[in-house]
Amino acid sequence: MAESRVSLSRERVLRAAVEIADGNGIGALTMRRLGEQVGAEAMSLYHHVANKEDLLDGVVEIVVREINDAVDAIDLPVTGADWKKAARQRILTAREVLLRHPWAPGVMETRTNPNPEVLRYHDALVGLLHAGGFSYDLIHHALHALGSRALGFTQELFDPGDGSATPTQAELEQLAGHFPHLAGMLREVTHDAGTTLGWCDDQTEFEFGLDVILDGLDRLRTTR
Amino acid sequence: MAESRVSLSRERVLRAAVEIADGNGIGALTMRRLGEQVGAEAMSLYHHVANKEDLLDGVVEIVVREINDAVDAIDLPVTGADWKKAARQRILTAREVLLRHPWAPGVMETRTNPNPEVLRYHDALVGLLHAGGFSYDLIHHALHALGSRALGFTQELFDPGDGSATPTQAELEQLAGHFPHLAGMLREVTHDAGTTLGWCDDQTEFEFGLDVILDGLDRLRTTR
DNA sequence: ACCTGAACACCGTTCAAGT
DNA sequence: ACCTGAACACCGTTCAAGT
Repeated sequence: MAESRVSLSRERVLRAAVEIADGNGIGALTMRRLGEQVGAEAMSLYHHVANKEDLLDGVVEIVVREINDAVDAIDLPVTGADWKKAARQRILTAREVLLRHPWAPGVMETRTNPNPEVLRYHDALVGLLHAGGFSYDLIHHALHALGSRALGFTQELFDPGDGSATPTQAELEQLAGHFPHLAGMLREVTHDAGTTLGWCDDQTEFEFGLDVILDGLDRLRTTR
Repeated sequence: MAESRVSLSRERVLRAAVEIADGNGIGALTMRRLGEQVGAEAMSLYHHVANKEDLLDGVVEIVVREINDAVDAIDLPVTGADWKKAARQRILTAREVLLRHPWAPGVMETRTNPNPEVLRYHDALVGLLHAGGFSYDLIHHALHALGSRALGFTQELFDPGDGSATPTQAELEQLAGHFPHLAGMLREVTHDAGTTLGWCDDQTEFEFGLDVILDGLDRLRTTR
């Protein structure tokens, strides 16, 4: 749906790009398709965006601004031990926003330029950890340890079944021939989970990994 | 350098693709350029590879096979508490291999098909953890908590300076206006590190994050 | 069975020309 | 200043034709 009345602007171009990615996936985000979306020729976009790389930088900026807005709204004063609850809440809120833009993590990982909204997000997180009693040195390590988890996502490269899809007995036996340990794990874990719900819930696993790291950091906080 | 004597095979095509990516970056890996590398037309490649996606799957397979070979060579019997040392060694060995193929992590994250070599890697890791006293249920969570770290890499999306590049005083002051906490952290961390060496070493940070997770898992191992 | 040349349908991007 | 149409240099991929 082209909105041709309003004149173009960087902001309007970027928002249209996010709409396309949300609706049709990141693969649908081409300069020609984006021109169509804003009711202009593809070439007109270059007056508001340097090139496609710049477009993708801007698109990430829009999404992380949405995260920052959501996270700012829930903020509480932090002192001492409650740092963990506050950090956890921020990160899970970031994750909620990203679930509305499932293509965004993939794009974020291709960016190399520092993004002001990403900096803003981490700046607040550093402030929170410092108020919570962390040394700057430990905070620096903590940011690396969290990595993309700080912003609410992890890129899974090992997807043993789709979570919802419980493997059949036949599939398990075929797997067991080549990968006995994996098959053993799957047999037990899928059995415990029952068959109605998926045996592998992304949200649960994200929170598990996050808590392992946050607990570990909390322990280091009090010992160094 | 085209080697036109030997006839084409999937293996030879994939190895040539890895060579191109190693030498000129993943951006240089096009079907036409790959054809050139093996001394054939681009279209001949389609007899050995279904399409570019399949090519990339195969390229990842080659790299992870290299990891598996390196990891198999160093393996030790594992019982009880020494699981951590063994897992750590495997993962850091995987990382060493990936440092020779810096483009590989980015490609791995775009793959959606299960890769037999990735399965083999995780199968051995599951076996190691199980021998170390982990329940299959905890192992399943552990794999998710580790994510790509299990294979020796993390995708950093927050690169506050290049590690080697210590920010200047002027840069710090400009940053402080918008991001006071980040600037405070940088000021202290870069000062402590001195100016000769980089203040932010990828290997050190990788090991820090890895140890936080492994230590956390070890604690859970003994309590559930 | 394996390889090829020409062609097709897409990209991002340039450039000179319009208003 | 902003926008456009035509064109360029690339992609991955198809297809009919060669051996």
